[in-house]
Amino acid sequence: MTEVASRKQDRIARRQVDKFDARRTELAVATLHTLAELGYARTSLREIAQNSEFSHGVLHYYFEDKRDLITQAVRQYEVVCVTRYDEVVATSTTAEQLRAGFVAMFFDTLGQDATLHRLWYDLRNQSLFDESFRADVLEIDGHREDMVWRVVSRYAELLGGTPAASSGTIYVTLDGIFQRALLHHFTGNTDTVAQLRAELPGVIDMLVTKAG
Amino acid sequence: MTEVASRKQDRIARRQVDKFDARRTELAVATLHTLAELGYARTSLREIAQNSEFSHGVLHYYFEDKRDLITQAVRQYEVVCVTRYDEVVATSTTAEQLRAGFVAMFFDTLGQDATLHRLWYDLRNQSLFDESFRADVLEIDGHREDMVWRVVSRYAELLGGTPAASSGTIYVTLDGIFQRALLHHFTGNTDTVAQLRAELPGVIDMLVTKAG
DNA sequence: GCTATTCCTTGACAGTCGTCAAGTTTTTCC
DNA sequence: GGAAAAACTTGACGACTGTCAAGGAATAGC
Repeated sequence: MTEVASRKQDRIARRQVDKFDARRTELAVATLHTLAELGYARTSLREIAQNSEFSHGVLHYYFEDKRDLITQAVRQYEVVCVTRYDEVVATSTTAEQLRAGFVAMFFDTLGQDATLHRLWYDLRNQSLFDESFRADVLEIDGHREDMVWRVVSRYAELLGGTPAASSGTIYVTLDGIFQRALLHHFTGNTDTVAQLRAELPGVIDMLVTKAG
Repeated sequence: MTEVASRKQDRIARRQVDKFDARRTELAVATLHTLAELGYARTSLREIAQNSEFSHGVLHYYFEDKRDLITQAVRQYEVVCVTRYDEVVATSTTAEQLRAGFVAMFFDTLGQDATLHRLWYDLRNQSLFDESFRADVLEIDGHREDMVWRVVSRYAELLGGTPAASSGTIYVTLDGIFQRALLHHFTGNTDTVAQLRAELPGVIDMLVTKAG
């Protein structure tokens, strides 16, 4: 094979792979939205296909099996969700501004992406029963923890203090508040959500030790 | 009908009802253990029946449908799990003793009843997708919050201080730590669990304001 | 424009699910 | 002990599941 022919074939192969991967992520996104709507327990391949523009058979052309498909969907979730607060951190110049921006974003995404968030918790729990999800879940959970840590440590820095607990403790606290707010959000208990919002700044302050 | 005959019939009816309810709870307990083993998504009525001494048809004799059965199983969970720390609270005479007793019990039940706990989180999440679970979940969650509050408020009292956050915030913090410990417990990451255990006393102290 | 490859649809498979009716076994009552 | 009621088993139903093979439609390469 000539060098030119070889290069051409590589280019073709690469384009095909790109196309293949593009369709894979497209279907993974459709899967993600179906899962977010129905939950892991009730999501079937035919339902996923109906939320895409393809038929159900195509899923086995692009994915090995259901587990493979859902795993890819979970990884899609990560892409969307793990840099959410970085802009607030980057643009805030005062502690008060950062805290307010975080709280606003926190409850914004709670309402905006509620179904996606409940899916995350669903899958994280699923990993307690199904080992094959665990590695991905732990990785995403770690990234979420890092994301929260970037906010709180920066807040402490702006305040001239230090975080009052470990990264893990701070993460589970804020994540716990988010979970609870999500539950009451779906219940339609808007005043409870509002109360959690009002309390959040105080909780953040509890999590950092001010300079003195 | 004579008064005697009436009373007799009442007694019979009551005995029958008691027997009926006894079998119902017996089957609900079997359901609970099956759910704890397989998770909500993978639990079928036939599997539940196989974990009891009856055939699958009997479930429709005692329960209206699957939802009714699982609801009863969830209520069984509550009976088991919501007074766990009360003895520690009652018998502790010093803050240090209470805190140590709580931490010990916390990680005891984490290992002992791990499958039951993962089921609780599974069902709580399920209620984000299925409205019919939500009322029971909220009730149980409230009782768990109360249980934690009894511990922390008593701890603050023994310490001569006051809780540093609302009942809800304190609950989600400790519950979040529990969830995370559970995840790492099932992953077999024993050193992470040990680290969470080592940090827990400090977190509890963070949640109360000492007298000064 | 023809061929070969890729992409996608259709329909079927074996299995499982919740539900329920019919029938059998056990218990209750006189 | 025999009749009535309760408790339980069995087997079947329609619907749904993940998977996959066969074939049609679209595209790429010459």
